[in-house]
Amino acid sequence: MKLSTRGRYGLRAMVDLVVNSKETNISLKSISQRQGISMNYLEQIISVLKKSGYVKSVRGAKGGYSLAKSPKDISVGDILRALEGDLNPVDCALVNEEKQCDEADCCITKIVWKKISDSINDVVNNISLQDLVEGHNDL
Amino acid sequence: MKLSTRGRYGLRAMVDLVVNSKETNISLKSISQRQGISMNYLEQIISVLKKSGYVKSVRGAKGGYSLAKSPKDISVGDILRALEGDLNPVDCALVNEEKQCDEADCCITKIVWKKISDSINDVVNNISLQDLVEGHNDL
DNA sequence: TTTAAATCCTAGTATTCTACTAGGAATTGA
DNA sequence: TCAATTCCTAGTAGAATACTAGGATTTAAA
Repeated sequence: MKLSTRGRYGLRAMVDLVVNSKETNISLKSISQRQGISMNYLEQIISVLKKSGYVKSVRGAKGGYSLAKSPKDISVGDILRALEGDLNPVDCALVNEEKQCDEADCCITKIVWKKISDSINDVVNNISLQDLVEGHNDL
Repeated sequence: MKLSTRGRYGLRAMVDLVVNSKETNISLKSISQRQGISMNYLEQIISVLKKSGYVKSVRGAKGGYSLAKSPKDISVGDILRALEGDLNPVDCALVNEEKQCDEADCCITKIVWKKISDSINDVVNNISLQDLVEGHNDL
């Protein structure tokens, strides 16, 4: 029940982009140095965030990355779901459906998985990158 | 961000013990057949639950397992934590402390991990085995 | 006393997943 | 032209998962 480094690194990279948003193009090299994350690995992660529409890039010399939206319009949930997949604790196709499923795995215990999933998503959907960077402790 | 089969199978086995609690000793064989889980694997899982004090056993012929406590005194959280370890989304020793940590991983993003952890634990601590079996949909 | 049914215990293992590394191709400002 | 940068894909060591296997011990019942 752990997040992988993808989600953790990805969120840190996004925070880094917010914090350094006075620069226009922020190079992967600088992010990787500040965050202590391998450049090649971070590249794969940020590439997913780009495809998901949270980051934009400029190629070539003096190129780099920047946020594709305002930090208040990107939630932690957006980032984690892009990198980790859905945040459900089990893979039950019907976890969000009313109807019963045949899988022994679901049904009796399904309500538990759904409540966990809902609570996680509720938390991460209600924290924006802006909230994080401004450091509201009363989030 | 998935639970392993240990947590899922373990919870199902515990529910099975509640549902079949009219029997005195419930054999692993019968649980494994009802739940469709390999007996040898289930044995390893139930052994952890026994060591954690949620299940008791009787050896020998006519032996088997039963709950060590009332189903209303065992929460889903007890079971999942016994089998999955803490339910924190990251391994940050200081995630529950007030003070700052040096790890780049924590600190700015720490509040996210703590809120996820708290919300998961809040959900699973407030569902007992009895609640599950009685099927309250308004848990 | 024997036997069968059951828990107890530990070692091994195939497969999958994670967390990278590596390196070349394409783009672009200077 | 060239250096800096993003883009793209393949490979891979190590760890974790999800088991399988099988023997030792205990006990009720024949």
